[in-house]
Amino acid sequence: MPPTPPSAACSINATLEVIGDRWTLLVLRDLFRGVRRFSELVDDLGIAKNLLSDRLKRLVEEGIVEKVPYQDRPARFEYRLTPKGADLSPALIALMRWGDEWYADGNPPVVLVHEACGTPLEQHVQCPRCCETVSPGKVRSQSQQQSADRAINDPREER
Amino acid sequence: MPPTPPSAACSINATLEVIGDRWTLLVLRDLFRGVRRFSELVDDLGIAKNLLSDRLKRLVEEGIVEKVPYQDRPARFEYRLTPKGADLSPALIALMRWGDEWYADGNPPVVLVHEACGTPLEQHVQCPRCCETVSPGKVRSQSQQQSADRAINDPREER
DNA sequence: CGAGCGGGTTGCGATTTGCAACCAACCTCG
DNA sequence: CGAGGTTGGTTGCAAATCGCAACCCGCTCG
Repeated sequence: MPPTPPSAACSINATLEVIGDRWTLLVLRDLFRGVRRFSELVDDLGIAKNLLSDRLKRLVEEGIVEKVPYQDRPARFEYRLTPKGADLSPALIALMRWGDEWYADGNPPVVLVHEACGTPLEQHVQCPRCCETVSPGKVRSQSQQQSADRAINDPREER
Repeated sequence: MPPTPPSAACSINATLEVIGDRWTLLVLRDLFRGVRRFSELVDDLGIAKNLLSDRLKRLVEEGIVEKVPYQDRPARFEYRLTPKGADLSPALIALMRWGDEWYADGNPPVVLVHEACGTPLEQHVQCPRCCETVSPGKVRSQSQQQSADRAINDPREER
């Protein structure tokens, strides 16, 4: 751990402390997709078993994933997202959409659709008061402790 | 690089390939907050200068960040998000909200508000056809290549 | 009984970090 | 003019982390 990084008072930092590495995020993605067993994860991700073991252990400790037995004799387990883990879906969806937008040439490899009607989904930031979608340029970050308010996207360079 | 990880055909993978490490995400967070200069980033993040140098170089190569001179004599630069970089904001917002939800005891350290009215923002997944917010359990992931469709949150264990 | 499978742990060399030291332009002050 | 400061890096090296292969354990199947 760094010896107290200055801007640690941010939830992004707290979040990345927990899930902020390559493999952890990919493990979570696979758990979302329904891949649940140790060996399935190893096969699908190509991750080394010791690393997967570490990551899962950490995720279980953090309450993001739970290890549930699906048979005994021999005792076998699968890993499932807890509500806390499932609550990461917006973040994963956002990362995926960004990749679709900028790295999928042509059609994205996987799209998320509304189960009821099959329509590809969108993700928006909304103001519950104004009931409208807010573009990134209209978002401000507001510190609760110190008052270091700044527009999240400084519009000086907007064309 | 792993020798072709099996489930690479996913935009999350592509995304993480580019920005999927602890420091890169934190650098981006700071750029969103308006921290733009090399030394500011070093001070704020507590990152080693060589690492910051590498990360910025990679981000510039990827077209996520651009290095713009803000004075010459002495030539000084600042790093700004390109549209591609700014498009990552939903992902960062989602990560931040998760941290707020699960790791901020009491009040979150930083909240995002609508510039026009100061109301804290929310983020939703929406179906453009049904015009309604879609909960994670109602989202399906649909592969474009192979047909390995599965509900993103398998509801078998839902209580 | 021995092979095989799921689910790991252990060991070890290779890579990546983090830190400190150094460097090079340029500016400012005495 | 020269000493020292600031910005924006690069270099070197010890320490942590990763990836791979090997091994282990409980259990089942032939």
